[in-house]
Amino acid sequence: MGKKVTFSEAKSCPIQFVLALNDTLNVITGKWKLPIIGTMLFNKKRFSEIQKIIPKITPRMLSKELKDLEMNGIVKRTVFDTVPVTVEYELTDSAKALGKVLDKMLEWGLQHRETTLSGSND
Amino acid sequence: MGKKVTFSEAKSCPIQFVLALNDTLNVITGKWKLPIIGTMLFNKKRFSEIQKIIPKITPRMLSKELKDLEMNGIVKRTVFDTVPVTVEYELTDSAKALGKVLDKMLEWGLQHRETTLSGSND
DNA sequence: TATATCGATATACAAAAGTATAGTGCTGTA
DNA sequence: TACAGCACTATACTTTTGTATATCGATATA
Repeated sequence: MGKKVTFSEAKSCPIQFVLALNDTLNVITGKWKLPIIGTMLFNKKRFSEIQKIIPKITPRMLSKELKDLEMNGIVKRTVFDTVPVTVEYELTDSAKALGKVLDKMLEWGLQHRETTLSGSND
Repeated sequence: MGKKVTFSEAKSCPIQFVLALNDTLNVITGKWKLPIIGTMLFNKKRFSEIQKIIPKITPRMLSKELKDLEMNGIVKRTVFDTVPVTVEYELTDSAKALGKVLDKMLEWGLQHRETTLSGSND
């Protein structure tokens, strides 16, 4: 855990940096990942709760994305031995730290809209 | 231009924030956008130069992505009236400011690898 | 008995993103 | 004349991503 590296330095020692950048992209790209993460920002959620919050997502996609996010260390899945089973999803600490990234993305996006996109509405 | 907003606040006033986040995602997602931006980080480049730096990209994709990036205010395209025509691509100021976002993404990615992915190599 | 809830899975399909390969019009050089 | 370089475009295709719709097995409720 150590020295802070910047994007510009990436050119000199790319492989692990490329992988790290890629990891970050993987957990925020796609139509549903951010919406799903958003539902869990302040509380753990159950499958059906997420479905209620994001009505347009199909169970297939929600299931797939949750598995994906779990495999990537973004959500923790806890199964309770009730009948029928109860399953809770919550963000990992690492996922919560994503806020810093999203803040920067938001900041850039707003700046970009102010400066260069002013006029176009897409 | 003004007050700084955080991701957490987005819940209270979402629409424009969602759009801004989306803009940011749009300019960094896809297989080739970051590699292409990378080629122009320190100098303007011509079509064929980018092709040499990223040999695996097809002219179709490079053309498409450059158009896309131009439309989104990330690259500036300058045509010189030579024969045959010379075309130069360079990053806009806004694009250069993306470095801050990428730095955060890199930082998170490295942290995430250190803490939660240690063990898995994908 | 019929229907609803829970957390999903199965199958088939459509749309978006990316690849492969060839060709364009122009000119300068061998 | 033949070929190479420049900045692309055209057509057809494959892969990845997302959608639509139906269903599972267990239980609780009407």
